[in-house]
Amino acid sequence: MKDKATSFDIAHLAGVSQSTVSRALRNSPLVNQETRDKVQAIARELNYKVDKNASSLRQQHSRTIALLLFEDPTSDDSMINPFFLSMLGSITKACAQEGYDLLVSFQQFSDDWHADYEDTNKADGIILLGYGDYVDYQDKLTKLEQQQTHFVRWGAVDNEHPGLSIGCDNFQGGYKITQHLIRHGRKHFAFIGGADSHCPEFFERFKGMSHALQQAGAGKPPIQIDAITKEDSGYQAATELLSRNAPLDAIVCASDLIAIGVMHALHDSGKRIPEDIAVVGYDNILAASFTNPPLTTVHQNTKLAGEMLVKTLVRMIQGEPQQAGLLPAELVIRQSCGRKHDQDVSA
Amino acid sequence: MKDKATSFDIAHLAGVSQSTVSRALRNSPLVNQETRDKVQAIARELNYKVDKNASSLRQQHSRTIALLLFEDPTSDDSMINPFFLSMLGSITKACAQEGYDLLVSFQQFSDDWHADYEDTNKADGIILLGYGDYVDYQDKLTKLEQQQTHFVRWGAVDNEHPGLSIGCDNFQGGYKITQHLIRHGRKHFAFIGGADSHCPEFFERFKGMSHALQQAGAGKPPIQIDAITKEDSGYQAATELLSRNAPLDAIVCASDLIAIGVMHALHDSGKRIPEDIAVVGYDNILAASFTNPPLTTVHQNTKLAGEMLVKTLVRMIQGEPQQAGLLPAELVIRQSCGRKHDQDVSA
DNA sequence: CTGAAAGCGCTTACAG
DNA sequence: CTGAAAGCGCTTACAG
Repeated sequence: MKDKATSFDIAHLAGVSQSTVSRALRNSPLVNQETRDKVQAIARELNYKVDKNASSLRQQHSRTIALLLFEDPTSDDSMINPFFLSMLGSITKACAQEGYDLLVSFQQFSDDWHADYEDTNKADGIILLGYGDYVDYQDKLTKLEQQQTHFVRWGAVDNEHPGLSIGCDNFQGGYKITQHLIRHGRKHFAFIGGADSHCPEFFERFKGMSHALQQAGAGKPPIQIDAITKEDSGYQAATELLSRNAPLDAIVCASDLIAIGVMHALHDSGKRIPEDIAVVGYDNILAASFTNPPLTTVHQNTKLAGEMLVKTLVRMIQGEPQQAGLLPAELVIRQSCGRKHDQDVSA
Repeated sequence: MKDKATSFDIAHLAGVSQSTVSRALRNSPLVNQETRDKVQAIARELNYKVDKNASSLRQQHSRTIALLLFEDPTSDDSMINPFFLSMLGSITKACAQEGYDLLVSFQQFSDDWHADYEDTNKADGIILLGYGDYVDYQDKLTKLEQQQTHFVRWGAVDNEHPGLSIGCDNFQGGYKITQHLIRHGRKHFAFIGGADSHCPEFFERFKGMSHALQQAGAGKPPIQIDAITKEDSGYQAATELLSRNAPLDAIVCASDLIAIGVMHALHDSGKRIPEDIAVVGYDNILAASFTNPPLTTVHQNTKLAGEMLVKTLVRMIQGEPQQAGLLPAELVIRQSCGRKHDQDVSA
C-alpha cells in the first residue's frame, strides 16, 4: 500500500486549506457549493478515505458497537447455538442501517471478561448476547454499570437486574405452550432445563409452565431436570428422567437444542413421539422443522429483537433515556406436540 | 462516563514522564522493573485502558480484521446460510486467538460495496465470505488487489482468480459423492445448482460429478438446473426437473439448503427418497441431520477453514507471502443416498 | 533507564 | 465562506 492520500494532499491539489477540505468532505453547509464539489471530486479521484482512527480520536466516538457473545462455560469447540447466530445476523443488519460498524467477539472463558471496547474507545457501546450462569454474570453487569458503559443485553427482562434488557416474554412462552399441551389432553409434565436464578430466562419459561398447570388444576408441580442448551445435555437429562419411571406424557424443553437431544433419548428408549410423550422446544431454530416429528416450539422474533437491541443502544449512546423491551412469544405448532396441522387455539 | 484517565494522569501519579508510562504499559524491557510495576499498578487501579484510536493512529495499524459477508442478491430478509454462520463462529474464535478484533459487515446490495475498512484504517485486512455472482464479484476483487488491500476469500481455489483463496476441494466433493451414488447403483443423475462461471464453487462440484459419471462410463452428461442456495429455489428447480419426465434416480444438490427444498418437492409429488430418487447435499449444516430421511452430504471443516482464513490474512498483513489453501471434502453418509448406515467405501 | 518533543490525520473553535 | 491553530491520546526516534 503506497502512501495514502491525506486531507492535506487534497487541500494542496484543490488550492484550499486543509480545514476546508475536512468541511467539504463532511458536507458542511459552511463551505461554498463550488469548492465543495471540487474537493469531493478530487477526493474521489484519489480514492481518498478519511482515516477513522484520526477522526474517532478527535471526535471521541467511533460509531461502532461491540457485540459480546458468550456461551455456556462447558462449551468446547462445539457449535454455537443457532438461535444466537441468527440474532447476530439481524444485529449486523440493524447496525448497518444505523450507520454503525459492528465488532464481534466471543467470550470464551469466564475469567478474562473483556468488555473493554468502550474503555478503549474502540466502540461506543456494547450488546451482550448469550446464555450463561446469570449469578456469575450479574457482577459483571454491575461493574459495567458502575463504569457507566453503554450496554444493552438480550435476556430476561427484570427490573432487579443491572442494566437494560431486551428480551422475549419467556413467561408467556412457557405458559402458552403448556396450555396448548393441556388442551390436547396431556397430564403429566416434565420441564428440562435449569429453573433457578442461574438461568433467569429458562426459569421464566418454567414459571409460565407452572402457572398454566396450576390454572388447569394440576395437583403437583411438574418434574424439573437441569440441562444446558446442548443436544447431549438434553439427551442425558431425558435419560435420567425416564429412569425415574414417573407417569409422563409431555416434556417441555427450555430450548430446541435440548429438545433435539430429548427426542433422541426418547427414540433410543423406544418411546413414540408424540403418541407416548409429547415434546416441545423453544427458539424455533431451522433444525426444529426437520426433526422427526417436526418440533412444536416457541418463536422469538430475532429480526425485531436485533433491531430493538441496536436501536436502543444507539439512542442510549446519544444520551436519550431508554427502556427495557419485551417481545411477544409466538407459538409454532408442528407435530411433536400431539396433533397434526393443529390450529393455535390458545392465541 | 466521567473523564477517562490518560497516560498523563498516570505519569503524574507515578511521578514519571508520560513516555515512561507508555513504555511501561507496553512492557518495554527498556524501563526499570520497579517503575514498570508501579506504573502498571496505578493503571490497574484507575482502570486505565489505552485509547485504541490514538494508538492505532500512531502505529498505523489497528489489529483488527474486517469480515464481509455477502449473500445472493435475491435474498430479502430471509435467513443467512447456516454454513456461513458457522464459519463466522470459527473466524471469530480464530481472530481472538491471534489477538485481532473482528469487524463484521453484511454486503446487502451489490452497488454500495463497502470494503473500505482498510482504506479508512479501521482494519488491517479483509476476509470475504459468501456466495454471489462471481462475474460481478471479480471486478471488485481486482480493484481490491489494485489498491493493495490485504484480503483473503473463501471460495473456489483457482489461480486465475484475483487475490488469494482458501476453499474446499469442491471438485473432489462432487466427485466423491457421485461415486458413492454410482456404487450403489444409481444411473440417472441430475445436478441442481448453478454450473457456470457465475458460481465457481458450484461449477467445480458439478465438474467433479461429471468426471465421476464419465469415469463410470455414463453416455450422456447429467441434467443440470440452476438454483441458488435457498430452500425455495431448490423446490422450484426440482419441480421443473420432475416436469421433464426424464429417467431419474439421483439428484446431486449444490448445497444442503437446495437439497432441503428438493426433498420437499419430491415429497409433494409423491416420490420416495431414496427408494425412487436419492438426494444428496453439500455443506453439512445442522438441519441436514434432521431431514427425513437424513441427508447425505459433504462436510466442509469450518473450524479449520476459519483458522486458515485468519492465519493466512494475519501473516499476509505482517508481510509474509502466503498461498491459497485447499481443504479436503469429507463425505458424510446418511440415509438419503439409498442405504442405511453405509460405510464410506470411496475414501 | 528516562524525558522532551515530534507527529499520526483528523475536527472544530476562533478569528477574519 | 475560509484559514491558521489547537488538540484528541498515544508511540517512538532522539538525546542524555
